[in-house]
Amino acid sequence: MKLSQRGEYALRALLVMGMNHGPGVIRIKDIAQQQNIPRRFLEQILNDLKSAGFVQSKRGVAGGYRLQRGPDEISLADIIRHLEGPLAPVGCVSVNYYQRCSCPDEGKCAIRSVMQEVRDAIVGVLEGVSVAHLCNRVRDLQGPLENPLDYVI
Amino acid sequence: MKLSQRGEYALRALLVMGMNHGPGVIRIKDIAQQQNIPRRFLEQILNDLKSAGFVQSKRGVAGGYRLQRGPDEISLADIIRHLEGPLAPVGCVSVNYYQRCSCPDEGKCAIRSVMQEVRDAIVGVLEGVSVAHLCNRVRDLQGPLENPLDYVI
DNA sequence: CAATACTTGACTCAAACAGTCGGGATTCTA
DNA sequence: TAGAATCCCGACTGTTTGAGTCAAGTATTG
Repeated sequence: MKLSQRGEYALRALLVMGMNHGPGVIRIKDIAQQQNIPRRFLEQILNDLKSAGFVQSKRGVAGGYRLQRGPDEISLADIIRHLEGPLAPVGCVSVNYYQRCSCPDEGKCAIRSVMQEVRDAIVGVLEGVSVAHLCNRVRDLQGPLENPLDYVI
Repeated sequence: MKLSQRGEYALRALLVMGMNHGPGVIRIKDIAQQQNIPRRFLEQILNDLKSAGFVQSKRGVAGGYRLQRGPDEISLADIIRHLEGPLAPVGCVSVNYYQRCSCPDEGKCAIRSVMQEVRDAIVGVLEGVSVAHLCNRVRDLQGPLENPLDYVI
């Protein structure tokens, strides 16, 4: 699994929304400025996250984005799977994006068996971390601040 | 970490050499045929593995390749690092290919701390598996065969 | 209505991937 | 010592992916 720039931006944006989770929305512009993400590019990304059901949007003057589900209901595994495709290093051990490889018998392929372990290791970490967990880590790492927007992500 | 076609071919080739490890060499052509790898492409790959010190070659009529070190001295982590670059999902948690990212304080970055765990999980598996281990897995998975060349990889 | 924000689709530019190819250098064997 | 087998090396090509950019459109609010 390799996290692209796009993927990193997405995580950062979701984390900002997680830290400010509530009934209100946050503008793209603010996220972009705070996180130093090209605005146009971020638009594209959030749009994608929207059609995938991770966030919802409100148009018009007081518009913006917010998480669709609660921060504790979104795992990093889900997010990254959507953004980057398979978490597994090779298609033939991917559960969600399985692709048969050329070896004659997958059950007897030693390379595959190692890659299986790698996949399980990656998934093990990423399934266990939600956006809410991430937010907690931010707070743990940075101590409590007055303004939630001051959290560095 | 994502394994490219090139990387998979390399692992398969090394595994063939591991299974047939001894004083003699194996021809590119044989590996290519047995493993269904485009010969010219494999040449390129083995050349690369040679200059990286994983294999050695012999030219001329009875020429070919063999592992330079013992199969137990080559870990998958080393091989993949050479072929694919960082094992870590992001540069800022890579030990061997570290690259600073744009966040203001790495020590306080929650995303980074998760990616750190992912990296450790991946490296943990891959550092622990050598070519020799892979060979043992092949034998375990397939039972003992008469002709070592019959092992499916 | 005007200003503000999100929406959509197309577009560019560079790098990475997966090979392919031609010819050169060595080594063995007859 | 010629010739066949084998590795060696650099250049080339076509496709895909990544990272943005841009223009014009639609909805919302004051």
